[in-house]
Amino acid sequence: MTASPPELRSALHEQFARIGKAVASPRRIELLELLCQGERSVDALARATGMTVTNVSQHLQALSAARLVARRRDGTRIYYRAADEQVCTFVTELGAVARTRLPEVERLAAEYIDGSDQLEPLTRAELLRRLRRGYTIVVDVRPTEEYKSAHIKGAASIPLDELARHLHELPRTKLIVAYCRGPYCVLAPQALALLRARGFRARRLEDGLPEWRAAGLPIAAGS
Amino acid sequence: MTASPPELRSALHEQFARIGKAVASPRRIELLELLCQGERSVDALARATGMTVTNVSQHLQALSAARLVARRRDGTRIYYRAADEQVCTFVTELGAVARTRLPEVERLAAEYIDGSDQLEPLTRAELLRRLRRGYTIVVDVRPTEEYKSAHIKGAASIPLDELARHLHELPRTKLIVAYCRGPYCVLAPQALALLRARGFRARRLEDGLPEWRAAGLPIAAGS
DNA sequence: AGTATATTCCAGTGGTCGCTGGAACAGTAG
DNA sequence: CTACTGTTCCAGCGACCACTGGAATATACT
Repeated sequence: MTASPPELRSALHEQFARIGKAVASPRRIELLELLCQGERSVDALARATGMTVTNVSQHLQALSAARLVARRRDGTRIYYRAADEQVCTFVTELGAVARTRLPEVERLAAEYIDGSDQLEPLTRAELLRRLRRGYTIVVDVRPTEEYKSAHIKGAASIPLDELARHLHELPRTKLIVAYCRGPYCVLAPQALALLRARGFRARRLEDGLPEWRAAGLPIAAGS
Repeated sequence: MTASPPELRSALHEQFARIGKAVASPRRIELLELLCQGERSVDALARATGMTVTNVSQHLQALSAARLVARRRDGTRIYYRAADEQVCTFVTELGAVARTRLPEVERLAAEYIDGSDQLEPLTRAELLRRLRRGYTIVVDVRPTEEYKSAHIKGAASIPLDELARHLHELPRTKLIVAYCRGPYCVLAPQALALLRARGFRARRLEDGLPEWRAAGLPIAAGS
């Protein structure tokens, strides 16, 4: 007699699912985690995640529709932040559930941490062999100027600080070999960290460009 | 230079989103809530939610793929249950976020709770319907002896003078239905006053045990 | 064996989502 | 005013998702 309310009840779950849908995308989860660390502008988020600005903006609209984020305007840019502390505990809780329920999460974490054999640099001879066979691309992560003056023949120029933006151009099927100035240059290792975190297969070339040139191997110049 | 610190990012977020996708559907949230109250067979879930069996089965597959539910076979039917306690706290956390972030949830919930005036007693038919759906627990507030001799099947025994001590065992998400001896028994109204004062959702069952028994509805005895 | 019940598997279809590129819209600086 | 930057809006597309009906599978009952 009284409205036992299937429509009301499902209406509630409909609302719950709005929150669920908001965290149904890896990109949005990534954004939320960043926003839980502090407010950021749209393009700062784009740079940090390697997504296009348009895409970030759209995801932020989605998060905003679920009221999970708030925003503040400052001049021409708009800063987003997590709506409150509870949404941050919620996403960490989400991660915790994933950790305990999905065995591959632990596996991925472990793999990333002690992938020491993968951290072993590739020798120049090995790289040449792989290049002849294909399935391997070489990336120069030094600043553009250095690339222009000289680089390994066939290498692409993706400076470290632009790497995040160009991830979508990189193939997941091939091995990515990064190099920079020499054995003590930190650019390449940092690039590897980023690439591996995103699930790419990446190795470092032993030493750097000077040693490559010294070995008499093919180089090129210009852009 | 945004060279992100060597922390796991996107590969993991892909996994996190598996959990998110699982709770991106109102139907699946509804199923999870039911499964957190105890294991149920597929068609029991279908009956409780009004969905087709096929559809329920498919949603259960989805939840199973995210490892959020576990299953057990007994003869021809298969009983599903929440995988562990953590997933249940997760879905209630989801509801809590929805509650604080989405204003319409409060509005809906209010409608749902006292849609038919909170003080109005619940009819027996209505109680039966709600019990089939879950989301409702029945409490017998008479002295223990009377409970032992006969009580509504499935009811918990919490005598009025012990109610205050057992408040922490009662769920705030479910509707609590109290009953005692009959329409003029004062135990149940007093219990309601206490429960409501503490923020529980509580209603009274119309009349009392004798009328329930007279209607031929299921009762039990013992402790 | 045959029948019945509970569950899952398998297309097919309409709808929604994610991403992109291009255009529109602030707000600021010159 | 114009030029510029940061952000959002919009159309379009490919991919994925939810639900359905019908068939296949598994177990129990007689």
